[in-house]
Amino acid sequence: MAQAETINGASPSRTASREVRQRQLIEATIDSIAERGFSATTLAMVTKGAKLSHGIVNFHFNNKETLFVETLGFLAQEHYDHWHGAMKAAGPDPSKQLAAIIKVDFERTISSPKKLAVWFAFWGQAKYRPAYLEIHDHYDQQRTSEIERLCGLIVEDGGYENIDVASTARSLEALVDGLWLCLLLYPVKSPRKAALNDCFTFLARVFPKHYSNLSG
Amino acid sequence: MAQAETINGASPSRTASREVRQRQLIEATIDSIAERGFSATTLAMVTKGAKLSHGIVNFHFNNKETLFVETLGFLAQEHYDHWHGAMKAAGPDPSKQLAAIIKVDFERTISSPKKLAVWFAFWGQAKYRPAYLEIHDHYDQQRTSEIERLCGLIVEDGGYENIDVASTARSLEALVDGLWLCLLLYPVKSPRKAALNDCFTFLARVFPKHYSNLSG
Amino acid sequence: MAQAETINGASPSRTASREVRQRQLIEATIDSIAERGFSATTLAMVTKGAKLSHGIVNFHFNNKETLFVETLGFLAQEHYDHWHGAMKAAGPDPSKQLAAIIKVDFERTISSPKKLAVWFAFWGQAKYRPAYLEIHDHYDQQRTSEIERLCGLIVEDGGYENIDVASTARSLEALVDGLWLCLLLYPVKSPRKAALNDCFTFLARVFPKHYSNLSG
Amino acid sequence: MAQAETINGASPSRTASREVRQRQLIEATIDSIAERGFSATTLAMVTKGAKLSHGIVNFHFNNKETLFVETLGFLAQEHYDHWHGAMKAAGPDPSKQLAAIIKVDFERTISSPKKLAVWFAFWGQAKYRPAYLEIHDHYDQQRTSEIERLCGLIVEDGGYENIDVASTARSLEALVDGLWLCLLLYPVKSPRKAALNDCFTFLARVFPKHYSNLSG
DNA sequence: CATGAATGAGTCTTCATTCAT
DNA sequence: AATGAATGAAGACTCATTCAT
Repeated sequence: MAQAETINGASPSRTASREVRQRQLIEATIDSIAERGFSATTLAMVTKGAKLSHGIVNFHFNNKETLFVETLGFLAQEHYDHWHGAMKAAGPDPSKQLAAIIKVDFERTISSPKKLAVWFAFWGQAKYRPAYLEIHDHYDQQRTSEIERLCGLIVEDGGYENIDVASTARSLEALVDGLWLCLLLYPVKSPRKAALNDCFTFLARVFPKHYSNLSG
Repeated sequence: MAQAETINGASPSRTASREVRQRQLIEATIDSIAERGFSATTLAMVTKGAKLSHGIVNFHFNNKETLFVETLGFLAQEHYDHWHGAMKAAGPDPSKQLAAIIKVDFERTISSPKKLAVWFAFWGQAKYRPAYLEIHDHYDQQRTSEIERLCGLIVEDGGYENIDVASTARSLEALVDGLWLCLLLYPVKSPRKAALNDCFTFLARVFPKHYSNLSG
Repeated sequence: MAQAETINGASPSRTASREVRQRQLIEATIDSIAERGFSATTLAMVTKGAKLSHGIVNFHFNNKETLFVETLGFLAQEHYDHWHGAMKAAGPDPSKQLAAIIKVDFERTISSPKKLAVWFAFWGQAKYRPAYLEIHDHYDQQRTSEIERLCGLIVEDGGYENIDVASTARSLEALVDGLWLCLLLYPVKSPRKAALNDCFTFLARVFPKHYSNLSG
Repeated sequence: MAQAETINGASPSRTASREVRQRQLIEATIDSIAERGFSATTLAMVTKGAKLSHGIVNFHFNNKETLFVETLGFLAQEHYDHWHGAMKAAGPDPSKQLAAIIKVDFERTISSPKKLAVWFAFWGQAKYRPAYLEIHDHYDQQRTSEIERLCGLIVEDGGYENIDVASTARSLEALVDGLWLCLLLYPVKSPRKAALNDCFTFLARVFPKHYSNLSG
């Protein structure tokens, strides 16, 4: 059963598992938001993009709003999986772990124009949709506390003085978000690499003993 | 302008000048976007908010779209007026001018929850509406080049080495934008003052001779 | 203005008064329910019947349900106006007043196949729509108490014994409703005249001194 | 019938005979119509109520429409079985037979709020669905002719004069139907017993020699 | 200038029916 | 005999835009 769906070129089975269909629809939603924007995304376009029928959204998700919520959840989970995985894979050094987290933010998969468009679409709506805010908060809190923890360890390790860890973590995250906005609005002028570099320059200024060799 | 309306004895609310009506509608648009979000803002709500009749939008602006464009233009112009004015008023010292520009970004008028909501609403749409992008670019370029210019002067003045002016300017602006996002999403947890402080901490790290006395 | 609307054959003015439009839509609703039934009545058919545009229902009534409620209200009011008017016009004699009320129920205007269809359509739905029930109750109570009052006067006048006024009133009304069902289901076999005659036969049995000359 | 299912050891709930399934679905239909009304009854709710799968309706009945027709048929047959059985069981006296028929109409099983709701739901639709009308007519004719026959016998037996048998039968049935409407719309105020009593009062007025001892 | 009734294209949603398993 | 995923037609409702007054 699950096999049939993954065979390339084979006409997908009429009755796929719920998960496969849901994933299909979520990806079509991301594509549509990226292509047309949030408010211009209609269920008709989503289902057309997924090459599925009209009524299927109500079948798998109850309504448009739920589809959107699940889409944001998917995106947030994906982001979490990436940065958390990268952190784990970075070895024991806190400074390397922090670097790994930031690096992920400017990987092609995470901050592609498509994904960025969807992130800002959701942020533009978050104030009016508690559900979006809740999802965002849930993932953001984990990330912030992890970054703060690492900053704390780095401060300890380097014996840095006069460093407000919370403020530093917030600035770092704000810098990333602001650079994402840059990437969104000027995809040509501002490449991901330069943005990443800006982040390391920032880190090098705050934690010179740990990061100075990395910045340009 | 405002004079003309009262000259001929007509009650100003009945036959107000085009500009007054337009301004009234733009402000109602900002209110509505802030209250309901971009996609939930209908012309009916805007005109109701402005206590004007239904069809008047098509009279003063041709389209809903035009109304939105003019609203963004109004917002961008207001921002420009503020930071540019503050810069001019800051005296000849480039570091003080730069400080003044950044300060404005966290003033109540400029980064109120209402205004932030509208800014991010537009940014969430910008990718799909060339008109929005164009307006944003127009104002952003002026600002960026001004900030770069000031950074250059500060570098020169302080004899700083190894400073990429363009990158620094971009980082500074990204930091501001990222902090705005913070203010938007967590209006309670993240006060404007703390955000401003983060910016000065940033500046103090880049230009210690000029800003170190300001940061906590 | 109001003139234009009543001139036969003249194309109705594009902007009619709210009342005229509402009445137009209510009548089209009655026609549609009578023609297709309650559940098959769509707003599209109603507006088509009224030769108006699609969206006008939402403009004058807020939604389909409100249109239905107002339609039932119109019907109930019309019925009330007729029987109440007939009662008033029947002079001082209670037995004649009661006769007049019953007579109205089998007039062409009140119990036409069309109207009957609508009445039973609403009764078939009443259990699930509190609004329908409320309207029905409001008008029915007035009618029942009036009939009871008249029965009481007739009993007094005729010196009838062993008559439960409330039960008699209820039976009389039930008889009318049951005959209406007959008229609905067998419009050919059971003419309105015969039904009315049955009612007077009933009255003649209960109040022989007052009604025996009327029944066959 | 019920025997066959348990003979071969198969669990009856898995492979129940067609009849059992159909009955299950019909009863779920009655429940749903009673609970939600005719137009709000969907196949999904019916099958959910019957704790069966979605697609089963099209398996056992071809259509939603067929299911409804069979449901009405079931109801009408049930009614027939009851009044006909009661009549047979009432002995040879026509007046007692007639009394038995009427009594059945106000038994809990026959005129429960649930059943009444379904009856009026169908009557509300009958005009537009020939199939409903046909079923109704089929059973109603039998009942009417039986009632007329009995009235005729009673008239003969009592030597009543000036009695139009057809009209009397129609009035009696109309009275029952009208009282059912009362029971439907005011289930609290109008108990079944009072309604039945009204019918006997009616009979006592028409056939005093036969029924006067029964009425209050 | 301004009003607000009217239009009609477009969207979400529901749901009977089909069909692979 | 039964399941439940999928379809697609149809309906209610929204709302930008038009236009008579």
